[in-house]
Amino acid sequence: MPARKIIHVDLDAFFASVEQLDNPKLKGRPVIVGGSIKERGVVSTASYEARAFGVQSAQPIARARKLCPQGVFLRVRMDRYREISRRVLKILSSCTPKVEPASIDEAFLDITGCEKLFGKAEDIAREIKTRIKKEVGLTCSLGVAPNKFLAKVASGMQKPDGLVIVKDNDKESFLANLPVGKIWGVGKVTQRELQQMGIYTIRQLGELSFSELQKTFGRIGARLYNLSHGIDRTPVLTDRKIKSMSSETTFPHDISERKVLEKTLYELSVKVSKTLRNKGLGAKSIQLKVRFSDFTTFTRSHTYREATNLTEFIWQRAKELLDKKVDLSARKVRLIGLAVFNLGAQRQMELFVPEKMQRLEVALEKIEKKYGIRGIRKGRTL
DNA sequence: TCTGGGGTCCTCTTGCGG
DNA sequence: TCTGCCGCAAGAGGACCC
Repeated sequence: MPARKIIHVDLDAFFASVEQLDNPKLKGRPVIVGGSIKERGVVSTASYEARAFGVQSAQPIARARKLCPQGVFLRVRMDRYREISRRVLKILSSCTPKVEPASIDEAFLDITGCEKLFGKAEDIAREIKTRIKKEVGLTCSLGVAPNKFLAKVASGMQKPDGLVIVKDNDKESFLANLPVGKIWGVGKVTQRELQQMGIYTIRQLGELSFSELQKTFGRIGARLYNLSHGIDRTPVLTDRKIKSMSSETTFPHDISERKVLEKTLYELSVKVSKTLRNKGLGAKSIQLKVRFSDFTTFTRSHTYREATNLTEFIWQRAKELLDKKVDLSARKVRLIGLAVFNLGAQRQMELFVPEKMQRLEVALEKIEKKYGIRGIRKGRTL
């Protein structure tokens, strides 16, 4: 079988770059996108100018502020980023039908067989970079390789505005000196375990036998073995289905009042149910997440026979979990979250639910759209 | 340093029915 | 009727990613 040709496209410092695009005065300045300074938040994305000061993703905003007091701190505008992301995907889809969006700022393209039509893989990659720059105004970094894993690693090698090509014959030498943390699925915990075994680089990992890795890491071991040798057969998936949806919020201060928790849970129910309805989906399972002041986090979930996307039902189910399964007496709550899963297509009207109730939800949504989120509110959110 | 939000996937435990 | 075994599904938690 001939080697595949996969491209990984990664938009550089995406959120911060969009802010600089929308406000040219921010170009060349350290831009930090994330939570509010007053609240407890972390950095989502820092522009390269901010990174020069040591600001990084996932860093507490307060720390970023200390490192870079002259930085421009902005809140996340997810709707705008999604809009730009869609425009980029449109460009990518014109190169090949096999496009897999991996996240809001990343995608894989399978261009195997496209070379006769559009030229060499390298030329296709250059064309993508040029078009994204010209038509959207953003730079991106690309990796071209025989599989997704290598393409992903390659795109991260020369950021920003980079292009790295890995040939099938060079894959092991390309990976050899990289830290094991570069391997998909090797995070802090696995990295620590590997380091305890004296393994720091992918070359060292590749020297272990398949059975040795499988014995130590179970199923992950097989993956570690393959990836450390540059082997990855996962296909580029064009029709990935949404499996869960969630919304969560961290309070500015830890709270103990049940009323506040219930109000927030209701707001989360509104948000999640609206997303479900927009996608024409319903959920059978619901999961409540609570993080206490000492950072211990736990989840409680339940699966029902009937799927729903009605706010009232999701709220009732979530509240039932809060009432029956969470002990709020001992500790204050830092975060509350709501997730739905076991998703499936939902009928326009649900069976066994009073039509009046369903019409009310639709009417409320219309009023909200027309007069804004505060146009009309249910008593319990006041 | 003091830790967001939205996801996926995997593993382990537990409860239930045959 | 009780017990043990097995397989399955649900639930909970954790690791990881961007």
